[in-house]
Amino acid sequence: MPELPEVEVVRRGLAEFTTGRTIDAVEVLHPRPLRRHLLGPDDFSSRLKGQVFATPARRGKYLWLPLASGDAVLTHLGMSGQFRVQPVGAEDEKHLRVRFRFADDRGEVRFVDQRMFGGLSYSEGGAELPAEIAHIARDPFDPLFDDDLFVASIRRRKTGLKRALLDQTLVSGVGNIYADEALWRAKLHYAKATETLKPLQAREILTHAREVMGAALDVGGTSFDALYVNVNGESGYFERGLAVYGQEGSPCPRDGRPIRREPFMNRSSFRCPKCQPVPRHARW
DNA sequence: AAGGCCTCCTGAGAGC
DNA sequence: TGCTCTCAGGAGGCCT
Repeated sequence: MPELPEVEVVRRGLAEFTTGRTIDAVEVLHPRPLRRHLLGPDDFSSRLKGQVFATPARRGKYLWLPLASGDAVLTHLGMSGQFRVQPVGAEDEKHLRVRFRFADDRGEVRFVDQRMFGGLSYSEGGAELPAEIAHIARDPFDPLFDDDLFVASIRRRKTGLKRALLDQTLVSGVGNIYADEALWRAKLHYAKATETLKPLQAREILTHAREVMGAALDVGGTSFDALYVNVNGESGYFERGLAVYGQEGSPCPRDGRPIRREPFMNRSSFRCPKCQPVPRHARW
């Protein structure tokens, strides 16, 4: 499940294989991942033919491949999206959706996506920052991320803490896994009412999010199954570093109490019942 | 207007 | 054995 660290690993991998290369042809094998490109797959392919890739960029979980023309290919991995680098002629992956062929003989780049929550689109003038993601907040690793603004914004919200952390217009890059891990490190419950956060608590959440995502980035991202792999097909291996996510019944690393899994927003939240107790003021 | 719920997708695994 | 059900969840869209 790609969140910021996994997407950054993919960005770095793609940088090595796409930067400076000239696109020869783009083959769209399934229309679904092109749904955000309203002019359709054929238009997507024809616009890209002959263009040259610059260095890939990222904001939160969004990734884009700038082109020398000033436009860009905007992508999101969704739940199961992958970029793979393969020799020309290698067998197609079962869920291969888009293939980029190049003018040189250094192999092709493939977008593979089982569940197709992810996708690609052509962003006119999007090399610097695609207009389509102008609403996405900077992520905590962005040098221009404003900690004070985040603290003020989250304390103005009237919602639960984890809902706020997952809101990509407030802070981007955090998903279900790292939200749970950051909350555990901060010893806070996911339903704590955001308006009751002390400024220091809001600031500490940021620190914990940076630390846990930074640790995951150091080891190449988190993965639980074959759905996430970097561009070479290698899985991340941060799962052993997770304190609560997916750890139902296992002892809390701090106090040994069994980790609980609870339904939250049609998915799951994991917490320690002792060090992350239900707060007095909660918003579920 | 902000907050929150629904939907899109496929396949693995559980249960009967 | 084979069917059905549940779960995984990012984020746009839409309703209140």
